Amino acid sequence: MQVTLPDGKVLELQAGATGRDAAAAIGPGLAKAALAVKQRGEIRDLSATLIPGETLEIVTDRSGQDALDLIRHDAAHVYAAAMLELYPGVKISIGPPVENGFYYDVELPEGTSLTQADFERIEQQMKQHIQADEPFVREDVPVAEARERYLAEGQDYKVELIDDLVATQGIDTVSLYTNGPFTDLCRGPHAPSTKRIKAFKLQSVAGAYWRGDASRTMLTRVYGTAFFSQDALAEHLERLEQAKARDHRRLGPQLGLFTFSDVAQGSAFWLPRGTTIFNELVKLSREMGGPRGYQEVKTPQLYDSELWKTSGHWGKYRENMFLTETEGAEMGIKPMNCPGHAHLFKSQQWSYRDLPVRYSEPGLLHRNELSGALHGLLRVRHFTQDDAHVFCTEEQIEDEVAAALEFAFATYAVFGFAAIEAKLSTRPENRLGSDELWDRAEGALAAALDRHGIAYTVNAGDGVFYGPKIDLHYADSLGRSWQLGTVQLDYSMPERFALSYIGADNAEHRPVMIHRALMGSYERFIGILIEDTAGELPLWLSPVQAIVLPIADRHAEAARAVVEQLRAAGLRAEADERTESVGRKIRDAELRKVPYMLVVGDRESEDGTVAVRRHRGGDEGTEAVADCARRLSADVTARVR
RNA sequence: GCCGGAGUAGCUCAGCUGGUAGAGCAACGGUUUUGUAAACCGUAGGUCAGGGGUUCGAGCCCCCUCUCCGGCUCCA
Repeated sequence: MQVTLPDGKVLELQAGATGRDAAAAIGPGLAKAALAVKQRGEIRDLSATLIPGETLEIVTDRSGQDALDLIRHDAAHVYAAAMLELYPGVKISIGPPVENGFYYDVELPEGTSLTQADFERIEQQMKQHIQADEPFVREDVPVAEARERYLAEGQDYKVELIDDLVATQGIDTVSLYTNGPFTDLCRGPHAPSTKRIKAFKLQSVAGAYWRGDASRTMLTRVYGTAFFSQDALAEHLERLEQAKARDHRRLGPQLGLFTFSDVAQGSAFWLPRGTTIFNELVKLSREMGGPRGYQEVKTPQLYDSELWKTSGHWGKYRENMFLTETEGAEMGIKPMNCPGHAHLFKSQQWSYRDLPVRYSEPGLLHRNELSGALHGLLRVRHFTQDDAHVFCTEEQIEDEVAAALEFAFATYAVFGFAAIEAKLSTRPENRLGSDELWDRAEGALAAALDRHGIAYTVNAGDGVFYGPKIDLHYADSLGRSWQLGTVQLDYSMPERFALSYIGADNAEHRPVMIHRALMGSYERFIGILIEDTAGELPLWLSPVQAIVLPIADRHAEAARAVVEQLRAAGLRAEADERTESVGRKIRDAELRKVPYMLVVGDRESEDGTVAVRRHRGGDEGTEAVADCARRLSADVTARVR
């Protein structure tokens, strides 16, 4: 048979040759390094028979994510083997590789639990299996045989998996992989043997529902990771430490931006400095929205349940709402702005000439999130969306969706967020409206994306109950992905509120609603900004843009004069008049991540200058106060990053 | 909400097999008048998350509640 190598060379092999044969034919070095093969985009075992006529890629430890997935999957199996030895009676379920490692879910024997303290013992056990260099041996067996085997072993989850495979895929054989004493039901592929795992670590333990279903057993999940070298592992752990140091829940209070309290679970208390950032973002949204035809409105927080029944939230979203009552009337605090905006739209008569109408509102929302889901500013019960609703005709949908996307990308550009990924989320199970409406809505969003050449992936079933949506995600400076904005198309709400406009034909027509939030929520956006920048915000967002540092007490007055000038130029400036050394004042300003430190001593106070120092920089020399004020002010206006 | 872990001074953390609560930083007072990442000395600061229990005695052991952390589920 023949296979084509990535460099175009054609390799001649015996019929029925395996990946191992191919690697050996190419060279002894590669034979030793080979982990698996890749054909037709699929990774397969080295021992698998090659597909003739296809291109062949030998996967080695240099093959990036493919290779890491392999040994992480291997490590998961080794973990399961160790668990079976250390915890007799443990029931194993599944253990796949994931983005940065692997996990394995097991049901521990009655009365046992697992903590991080147990990791060392398990890791030792795993090491023995790795040292022993146990091969991964694949075996394809009839379903009945595999089922019987796991039934006999009391491995109920494996039995369920097999039954499920039969029911959904109608298969009659399954593959088993054996490493050392352990045989797992597994699709594979695996590396040839356990010793290919050069470095691994168990990281955390958590609960996870069997098959992600909250009504089923809670299993014990252990997350771990594996690499091809101790250095790579150390580097990965180092990155995690860095992420920890950037944690907005730590930096926020440290920088005096916000705090949390038990008395308002899931709600931030914004300190003056944090509020400054918040307000700057609102200002940006207004500045950009005005020219794009957005008009700001204000709608109530609390509505009679009648409104929620009309909007459908009463049926589909009530468990997420905070409810109250007054004088016998049931009331709900708004979790979304859309019903209020729809109601507002309805308060007057519209001509087709008026559309699109674009209502924006930095709307304060409350959602009753599960306590366990709360997470700093990223998941709160009380937040503010940079929300807007566009009411338009069906013909205007594509343009309006495209305009919303343009607005979104323009907004992200201000922060230098370039790596944006779009996801189209389609109809969920829990939804309003007919399938025909959903077809139209999903089609319109896809058309807008296509027309503007925006690449996207489909997130099936992830839409909102009233319509499909486009979510925009950003991968930050550490490669972590965050959801920012969302653009959602909605035929249902206009229907339910019986919204209308008079068309050119003098007849009543139903408008369409586009929901959109670009930063998402100001709370979450600030959380993301802090993590992305490690708290080193750009000048225009910094709560204190410049701090003036008098060298000795006798320079305090000159420092105050500098502050006055900076403030007159519209800058947020303050003076550090404490009786402390300059070194100390600089250190404190550095820790506060103030972008500019302006030192004033004898020389500067005499000739009206300041000695400029930038955050994390050194002495940049002196500059006339007026020049400095003008320069910084220009940078702020231009929102220089 | 569910599983697991944690909660000690404003912050970061010590506190042995149960025997009178500790450090550094911050705060406050004083001295120092400082030239680019921490001057020096001193003072004060705690219902050990809250409640119940075991014990002669509980920060430590047991139970309940709350909050936080890591996940699951969910999501802006």
